[in-house]
Amino acid sequence: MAGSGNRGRPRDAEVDRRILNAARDLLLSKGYAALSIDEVAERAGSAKTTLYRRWPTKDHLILSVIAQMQGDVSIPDSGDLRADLRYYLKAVAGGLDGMRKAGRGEDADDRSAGLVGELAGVAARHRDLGELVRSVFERRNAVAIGLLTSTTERGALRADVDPVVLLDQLIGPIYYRVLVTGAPIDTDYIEALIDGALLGAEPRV
Amino acid sequence: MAGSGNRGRPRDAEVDRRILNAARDLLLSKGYAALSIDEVAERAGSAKTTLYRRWPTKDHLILSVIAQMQGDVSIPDSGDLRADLRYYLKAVAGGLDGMRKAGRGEDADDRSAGLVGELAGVAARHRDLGELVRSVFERRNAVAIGLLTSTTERGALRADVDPVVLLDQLIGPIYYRVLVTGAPIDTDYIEALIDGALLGAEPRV
DNA sequence: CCTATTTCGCTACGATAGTTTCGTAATTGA
DNA sequence: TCAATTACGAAACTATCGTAGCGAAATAGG
Repeated sequence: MAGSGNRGRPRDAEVDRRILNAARDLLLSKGYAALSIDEVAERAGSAKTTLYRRWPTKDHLILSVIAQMQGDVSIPDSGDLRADLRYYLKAVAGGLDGMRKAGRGEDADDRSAGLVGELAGVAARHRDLGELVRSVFERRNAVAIGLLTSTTERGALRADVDPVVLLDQLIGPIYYRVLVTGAPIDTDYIEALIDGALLGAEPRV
Repeated sequence: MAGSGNRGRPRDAEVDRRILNAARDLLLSKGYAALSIDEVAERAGSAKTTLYRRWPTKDHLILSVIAQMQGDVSIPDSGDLRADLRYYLKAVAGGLDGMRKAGRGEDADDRSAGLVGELAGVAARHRDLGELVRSVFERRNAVAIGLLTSTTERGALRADVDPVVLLDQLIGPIYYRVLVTGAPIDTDYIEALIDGALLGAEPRV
């Protein structure tokens, strides 16, 4: 009703793109703390004002970038649960590892939590951003949980095993290593995780 | 050799105590981001310089406080693995939950990662602090791994199960919930974690 | 074509907070 | 007592987030 909401000069979508790209580049090369809004604006060739018209705070901008980086991980449903999980966990680990390596120039293989850790900090500071982070990861995991549930219904997993807990025991250790211990996450580790989680979950023959 | 290291005006140990106490109080009531060095100094009745002579940066001070808060978790070795694990996991979860509730005034039961998340951020920003955080948690877990190893040697756990992976699947989900999903961690959950991890790890009868 | 409306870039500003400089006080060894 | 050395406190410095005020540009509607 009333006022047409679309009057005046429209926003330039190209500007959004430039800002997000600039922020992403700086985020990957310097990390969160060392990234300044001024620098982002300069690199994007726009004014800080333009930036603040879109995102209310630095944290919001950064989270926007990260959400874009994380994207969606599709998960196959081939019937081979182990293979599907292997694929999914590798995708998750790969995404986190990319963020772990970012944020500190060339020393890529250190054990720093890098961006992931800073993201945890961001989420801890703003309630709304924490919600957003959670929604991203929950949406992602929902697919995996669906897979586990249907596998259970097929009888390939014991009915008394909670799919949520099962997935936690697959995903949790990956985040734990990235965020806390810094231990490496390789193919063998993922295999061991799957074994450990499924051995007790599969019906005894 | 040479210069006696103890010349000049000695540091006032009382000042250290006052600073740490002030920082702890503020940290618990306002969280990391909202805590300012000025405020810490004022509350401690000292100058900021005095503070910076002891800790090179705000992050270092904060981590010092947190390390002091975390303390050590002793783990019993009663022979009943499940009971011992239950005790240990509850202690870990309790410690994290205390930190999760801290740092945001009265709204204690939200799903924010609170201090734990900020701790992850701190560890991500400074290489040396990351090392320190890791050493704290590794020292802690070493006892638990020892327990699992001796249990394996006793034959109560299958020999082909890696104690490190097993512990990751017990501890990881707890950190994951605190830091990422914000899901609650109650007694039932801990029980489910233990079941999920041990069911496949115990020898088939 | 004209006006209202909104965005854009620019410059400057206020505010907050981490970090450093500098002069002074306390302490030890000779 | 004197010199060297270290700790201390006050104030200054600096960086950065976020805002405000401007004129110009772009668009929709009449």
